[in-house]
Amino acid sequence: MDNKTKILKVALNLFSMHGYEAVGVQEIAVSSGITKPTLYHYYGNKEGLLKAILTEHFDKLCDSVRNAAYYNGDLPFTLEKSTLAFFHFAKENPIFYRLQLTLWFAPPNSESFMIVASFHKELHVIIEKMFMQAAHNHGNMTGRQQSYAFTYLGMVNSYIMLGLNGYTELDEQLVYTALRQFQYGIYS
Amino acid sequence: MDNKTKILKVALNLFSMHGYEAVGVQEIAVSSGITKPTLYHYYGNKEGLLKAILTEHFDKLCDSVRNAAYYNGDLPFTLEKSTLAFFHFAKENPIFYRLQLTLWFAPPNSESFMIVASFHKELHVIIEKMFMQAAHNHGNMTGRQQSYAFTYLGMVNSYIMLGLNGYTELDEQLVYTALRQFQYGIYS
DNA sequence: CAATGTCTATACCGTTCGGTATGCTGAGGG
DNA sequence: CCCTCAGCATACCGAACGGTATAGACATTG
Repeated sequence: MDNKTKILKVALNLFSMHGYEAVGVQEIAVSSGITKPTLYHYYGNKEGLLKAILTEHFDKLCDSVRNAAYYNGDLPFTLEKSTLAFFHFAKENPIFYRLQLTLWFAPPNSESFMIVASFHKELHVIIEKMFMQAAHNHGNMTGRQQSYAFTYLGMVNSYIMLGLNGYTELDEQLVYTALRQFQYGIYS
Repeated sequence: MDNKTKILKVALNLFSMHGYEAVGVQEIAVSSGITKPTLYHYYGNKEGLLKAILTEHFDKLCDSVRNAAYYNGDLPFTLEKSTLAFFHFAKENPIFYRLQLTLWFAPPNSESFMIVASFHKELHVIIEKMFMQAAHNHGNMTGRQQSYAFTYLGMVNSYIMLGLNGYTELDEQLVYTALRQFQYGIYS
């Protein structure tokens, strides 16, 4: 593995375990078996390193969810697909997803939160659009896309956290359970 | 206000906004209008300062939830009371609750997470005990207290986050909505 | 009045932080 | 064969980090 990707991989692990602010550039360099100038050669600064990690993984996650969340007139089916997309991605990239979750709840004025904000925004918009299109068929949902997107993402992330901590399995069974709960809240 | 409580208040605000690791002791001292030795005189070190903040607020939260979550044979009623206790506390202490949420999702090996772990454990046990006692009346719940405690707390915290960000009102109406959702998932 | 103990400021400690100036190395192209 | 340029290390920067030694101010107590 070349140094560039090695750095990325080591940084992801350290950020995920200890948090972005708590990990020093020096520590990343030593753990990667390189020196600081090498790191700065590839990524410019610490912020650039985090951005590179986020870009790499969020691109995949967003593509996957965007595909799954394309509304075809059947809301339960669309939700099922997108939830499955989330679960699948989280299972494939548990370390990154853990980092992503900590950043989701990071303090609003922290450096890391401000870096990740645009990525989260993109994800949020995808889900919001889905609910907005679905509102055509479900009149009582109109104007509540933002709330629905928030509660949906909150629920999905809660379950993923549960799964990452080993308290449940992120399988299709769980998708049904979660969605039955969520949709009960929507329709009623 | 004396210096001791002034420091506590300022530190809570800064930690909540920027995160524990990102705030320096110096910054807290200057913002409090005192100097570092004063801070170290009262709290020993930075960790002691966070512990003092957590102890003060968690004592109130745990007492309140412990009272509300005392199971009297009626699970929906008990859940309603304890959820209301959470919402009420979060509304009274929004800044602290924001800090508490970021620590809840903090990286598992971060300093701040390890400090807050015992406090979270206490809260978790309270909820777990409630489900354990309720399991006597609901046979199908036996052995799942831990999962229920996790999903319940996850749901409550998701809604509180929503409330803190201004997307909903943490009132009794929301308690009903949230619990209808949650219990639908439990009983079925 | 003397003594004590709490509270607080000046000034400083060693370490680590994010970031960089400089120059060596080695492969590819003219 | 030399030049170039990406890749990378040595050595260093000022600033900020968490933490402390020392001592003055002040009220309380004997």
